[in-house]
Amino acid sequence: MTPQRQLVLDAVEQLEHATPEQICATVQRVAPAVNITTVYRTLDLLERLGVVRHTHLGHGAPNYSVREHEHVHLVCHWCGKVAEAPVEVLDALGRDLAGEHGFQLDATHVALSGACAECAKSEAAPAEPTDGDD
Amino acid sequence: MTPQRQLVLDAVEQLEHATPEQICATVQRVAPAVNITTVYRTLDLLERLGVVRHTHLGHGAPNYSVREHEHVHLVCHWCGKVAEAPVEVLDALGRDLAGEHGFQLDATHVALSGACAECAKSEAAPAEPTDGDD
DNA sequence: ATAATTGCAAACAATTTGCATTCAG
DNA sequence: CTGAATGCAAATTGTTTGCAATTAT
Repeated sequence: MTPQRQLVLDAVEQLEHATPEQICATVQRVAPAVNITTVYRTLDLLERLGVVRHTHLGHGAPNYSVREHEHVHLVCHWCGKVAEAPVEVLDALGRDLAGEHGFQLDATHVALSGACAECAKSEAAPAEPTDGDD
Repeated sequence: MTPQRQLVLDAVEQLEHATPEQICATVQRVAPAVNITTVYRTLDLLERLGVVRHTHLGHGAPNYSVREHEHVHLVCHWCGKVAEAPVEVLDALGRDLAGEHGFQLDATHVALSGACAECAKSEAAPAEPTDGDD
């Protein structure tokens, strides 16, 4: 466990959820020399070791967090906000898919997409289309 | 509706599921001059018109299909295979999320990730790691 | 000294943008 | 003639690779 690896892990823990770029920025605040390549390589390593996981929030960069920090992500495609729900909300679905399709669901790897409470209300006129794409 | 737009739409319909690159390749087979930029712009337009939709299969390029072609995608992160399930498998979940979180689920925009029947069996030794990443 | 790790530059893939050209009304 | 649509090259973003310099064992 090299110093830069420790820094990457620290950043992941501290940020809770972050893209490789954000993690890199955080690491570089204390150790400016650390290259983003190293961040990618380290994240890859930590993931294979099972200490971090990544989730696809639908588009762009993936989102890394420590392994224990496990939940389902609900991303709003109007405002881009990301909510979290306990993994148990997918338990029933997981059972269904296992039974009917033999598919072993990994509840946390991809986010669910839709409209959050606020945006669902104002369908036509989203309050603040900060990240309305995707 | 210009000729190239029609070609793009034809390709989407014909391919059922395809990335912008694949769509472009198909279009270019009949009209080699068509630029990938136009494909992107057209897909964007067709999507805003509600005639096509795109789905994120977890990584890489999104997957376009005609709007009516609606189902839930199950991608295996061992072999990369993509299975389909009827949207109804998410009905109960949709109701739950609407009730507990006010979240309006869009069942088709993101794929569910996990292990397909074959790979689930041979966990440790996936048959053919054609696309084992992600 | 021997292998693993790092930094850096360059390669890549996917996508977007600027702009001059072409096309249709 | 005027605005929309297209093609092309270049810029962007996210990520990976080759390789030489560095570090740990």
